[in-house]
Amino acid sequence: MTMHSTGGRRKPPTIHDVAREAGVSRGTVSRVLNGGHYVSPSAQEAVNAAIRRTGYVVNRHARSLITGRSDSVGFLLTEPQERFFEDPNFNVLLRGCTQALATHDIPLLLMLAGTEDERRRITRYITAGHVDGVLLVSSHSGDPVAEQLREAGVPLVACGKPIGLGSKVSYVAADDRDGARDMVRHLLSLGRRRIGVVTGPLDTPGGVERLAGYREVLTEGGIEIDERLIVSGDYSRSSGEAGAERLLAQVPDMDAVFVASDLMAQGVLAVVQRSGRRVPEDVAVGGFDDSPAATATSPELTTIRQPWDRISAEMVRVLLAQIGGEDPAAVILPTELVKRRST
Amino acid sequence: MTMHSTGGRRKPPTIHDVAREAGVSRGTVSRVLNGGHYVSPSAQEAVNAAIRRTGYVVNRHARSLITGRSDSVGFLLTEPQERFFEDPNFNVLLRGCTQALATHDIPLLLMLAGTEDERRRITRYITAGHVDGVLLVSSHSGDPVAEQLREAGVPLVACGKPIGLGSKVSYVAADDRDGARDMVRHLLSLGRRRIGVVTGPLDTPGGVERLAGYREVLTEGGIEIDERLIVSGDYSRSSGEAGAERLLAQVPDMDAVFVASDLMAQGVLAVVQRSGRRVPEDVAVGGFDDSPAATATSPELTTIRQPWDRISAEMVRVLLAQIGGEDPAAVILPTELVKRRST
DNA sequence: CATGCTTCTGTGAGCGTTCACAGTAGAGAA
DNA sequence: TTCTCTACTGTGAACGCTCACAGAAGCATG
Repeated sequence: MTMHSTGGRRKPPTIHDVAREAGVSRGTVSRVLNGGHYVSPSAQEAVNAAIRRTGYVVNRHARSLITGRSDSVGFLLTEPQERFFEDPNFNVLLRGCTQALATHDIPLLLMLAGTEDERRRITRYITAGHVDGVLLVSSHSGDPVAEQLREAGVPLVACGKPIGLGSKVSYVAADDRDGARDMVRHLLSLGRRRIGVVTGPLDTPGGVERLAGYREVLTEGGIEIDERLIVSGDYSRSSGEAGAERLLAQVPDMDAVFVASDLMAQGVLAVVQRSGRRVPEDVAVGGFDDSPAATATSPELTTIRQPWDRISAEMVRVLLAQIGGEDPAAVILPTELVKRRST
Repeated sequence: MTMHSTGGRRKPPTIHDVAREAGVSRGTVSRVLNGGHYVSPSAQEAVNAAIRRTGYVVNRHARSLITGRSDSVGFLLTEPQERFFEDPNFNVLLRGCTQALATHDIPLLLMLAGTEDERRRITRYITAGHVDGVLLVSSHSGDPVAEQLREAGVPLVACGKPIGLGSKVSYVAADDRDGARDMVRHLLSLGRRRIGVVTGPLDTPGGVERLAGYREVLTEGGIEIDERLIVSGDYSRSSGEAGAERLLAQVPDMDAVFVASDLMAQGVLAVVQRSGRRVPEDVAVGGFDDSPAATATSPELTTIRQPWDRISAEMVRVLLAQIGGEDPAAVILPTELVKRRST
């Protein structure tokens, strides 16, 4: 038994120490460290034993210096901080990505670009090559960051389809239109006919697609679209409240509403209930996301589940593939209707 | 005008290129990069111009290899993922820390230790020296991570006082007891006399202190403590609901309740209102944190503001000082009563 | 004029890896 | 035997930076 860690901060063992301890050369140790091809089983074993005995861990800086990779990726969120504070979806995504990256031993650098200044600083940091790639979360259009990074040749995967970049940028998204269709069909199946909608921001593909799904299903069901039943929000809770107020004012006998995010649905729920209407008896409310917010309401929210765990896993997979030299790819994942008490 | 960034990924300029361009030596460039002491103004200027012309950015790996520092810090959260998903305080803290670190050009590595496995992996990563220090968020006691890191000599700053480590570990915290006192005094000043409390977890200093403040003020006010008015929670929303149910069952004519976190207060609010009682007329509800959750309720929550921006700034400051060789320090920051509609 | 001090500059070494290359040993084929 | 091929191993040379050191230049002091 050798001491692995002594309290004091002494010089950590290097690959050289391991090589000496194992009675082999640096090269062999390095080969074991990187997959173990072209290494005899006996050497393999000796090296592993020596690593265990010495408590050796690779010096990532030395490795990066020569490989040119940093073996780290950035998680870039270009949203105002209020959005980051109120929407737990970001947390879910963040958690999923760190987890997926951990299996590859890749640390995640958190980059929050709330202001213009930060955006610049972070862009500079990324294009300087300090990370191998970027997981981008930015719902809004006209966001120049994606374009800048793409031009700089930085591997990039967006969460949700970015606008205006065509097929040049990888992205992973849920099937927004299909999810919306499921929800509206569900509301129809409950006998509701005056179904309102609070859309997401209409300068984002997600917002547009979810609205399209709503229109399609109503039309297919032979129901005429009433434009007074359509209001738009920005995914925030307060915009849900505002939307619900307008809907109730314009169509007091609305009997259901499809809300394009759970957070907005929280706001809708509050306003509807405050108006004296019962949910779901008088007005059924359906959300979108299945975020942690969906079960924090009363009644709990019927919603469309976005498969966050798969989304984050795919984002990481696609990003690593791209870092490895593969072409950009688009991944669309199916959603699922989750029935709870609000419908 | 020279091209700074060409689309393709070509070899980035090194310190050598800058030196040649500026007509000086590597050493001089390096000195300019690191504070510019012992450099003549003319050389200074030439180097800066050359840096601008070549678009040079330092290779952090090469630097780290020789300095032994990584110039990055970890943000370690050892909470179950449900807590991370539902409590926006983490987001606020995260944002504050990235921001404070950005001014020092230090990236933040996000480390979420939800499971035992992750905890081990992350501890290994940290003790391997891959980060210079750690910002630790872990409310719960018996958390072995802090102790392990301290033993390994890793610079560490906790958010909130860690238990069982005495003065060995730096921490930054709000003045919990004083905040609790303010709130209970406020409730008394409204004429409330049957004031309940939903505490935080009593194996954390925060939980204990806030309860102590409650007891002190009531005693000072000559009000006998009724143990049926004291229930404990774990900061989660659902524990707030459970707490409120128990309180209302035990003391139906309770006229106010001090809740040790805004999230729990959300739960309390929901249960109290569902029971047919009006807030604040029948029952006044006071929270703690002034988290984004506090303004998402109806009525909005009177609460005790924790100065999150200062807390995160101080955490970073203390951590960097400690990395710089200073001794551990404890910082206690004042809180503030924020009056809203719930009282 | 020598001496010391301060301010500034260049140079070589080395941080801990990986990578390319050269080389060895052993097995099988000619 | 001799040659080729495969499986494996060791070695020197980078990677781009900082640091310690040595030395130069300028200026005041003895």
